[in-house]
Amino acid sequence: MPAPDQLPLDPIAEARRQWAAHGWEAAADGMAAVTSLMRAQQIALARVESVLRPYGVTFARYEVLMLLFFSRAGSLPMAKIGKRLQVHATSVTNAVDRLESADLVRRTPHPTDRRTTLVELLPRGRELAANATKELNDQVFAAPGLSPAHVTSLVEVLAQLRHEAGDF
Amino acid sequence: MPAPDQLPLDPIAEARRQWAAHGWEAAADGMAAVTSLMRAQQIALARVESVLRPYGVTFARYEVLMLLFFSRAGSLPMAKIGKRLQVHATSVTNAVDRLESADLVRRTPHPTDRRTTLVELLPRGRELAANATKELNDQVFAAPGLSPAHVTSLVEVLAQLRHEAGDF
DNA sequence: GTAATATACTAGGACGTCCGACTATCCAAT
DNA sequence: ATTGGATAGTCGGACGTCCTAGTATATTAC
Repeated sequence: MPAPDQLPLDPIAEARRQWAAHGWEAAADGMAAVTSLMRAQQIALARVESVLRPYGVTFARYEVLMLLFFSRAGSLPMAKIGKRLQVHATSVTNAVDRLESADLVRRTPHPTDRRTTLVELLPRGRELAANATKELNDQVFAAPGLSPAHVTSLVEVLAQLRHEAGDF
Repeated sequence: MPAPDQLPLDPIAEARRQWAAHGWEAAADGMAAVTSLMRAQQIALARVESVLRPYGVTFARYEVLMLLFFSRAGSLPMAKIGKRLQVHATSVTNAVDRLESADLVRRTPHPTDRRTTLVELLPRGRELAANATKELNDQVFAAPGLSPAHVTSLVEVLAQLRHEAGDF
């Protein structure tokens, strides 16, 4: 008669315990925070991507679409997209390449600055953005697996972290 | 006389505003939470990796080393590493390949189960783990850019999220 | 006006993650 | 005992991220 499967302990709480046991109490909470961030991001990303998969886009590309969706002119320079999304320029090149292949956006020359490439949202991209957002809102964002108070607290704490890091 | 550079707004607060403006209030906070998680993870990872870079390991490989460091026997099966770190088996294969190339660990056959490969921490790996941890503790974990109360609150909220997701 | 610097974008490569497919081995049910 | 299903590990591929380097164009300084 085998014992019932032992419930796995929280691996992060376990690591925190090890940190303390080795005399690293001063760093244990910080370690737990960083490790939790890594894991929580993986979980959230997986949820989002599973909703987006049928639309043929990833979260990175979806973010580009939404930025264009919200823009007055329906187009933005590559560089501005990178700054807003806070990713490297080459990541924008990558995302726009794939969006362009899927006929969701297209590249246009900037009228006055020939260094700049504008990314323009095409009708199919706009439609996809609207539909995917509806589904993301329903299935993920409106029910993120946390109480509303915890969601707010999370956003505030992370805003402070981002601010400390010079994000804004 | 040009105006001083406009301080960039928090891009996530800006997105949240757009969400509300489009009638998606019910999802705005969840969207902000998910997006904040993505960005905060990037920030934390970059900090950690910049400390680890001189040691020639990444955070993923460092996590494997620490798991072995804490283990009684100094060795663990590949599968157990994957479960504890909550990553795909192929990610473990990848990390162990590189750690093995650097002579920090080595693969050993399991004495009784021939399916299983044990990963054994070598002296160089143990030393690296100890040194890197000292530096990570000082430079990142003990000063994560948040007040102690916020760190604790962050860990608790993310623990709930992870628990909801079935992590433990 | 010309030279130095800054900005915009792309190419190629490294890395970690996941997934699907595949082999080897163990275990359990018949 | 054999067969069917679970488990362990690896391989190849897709994707996003970053970094370095390189080209083209603007802007600034002299």
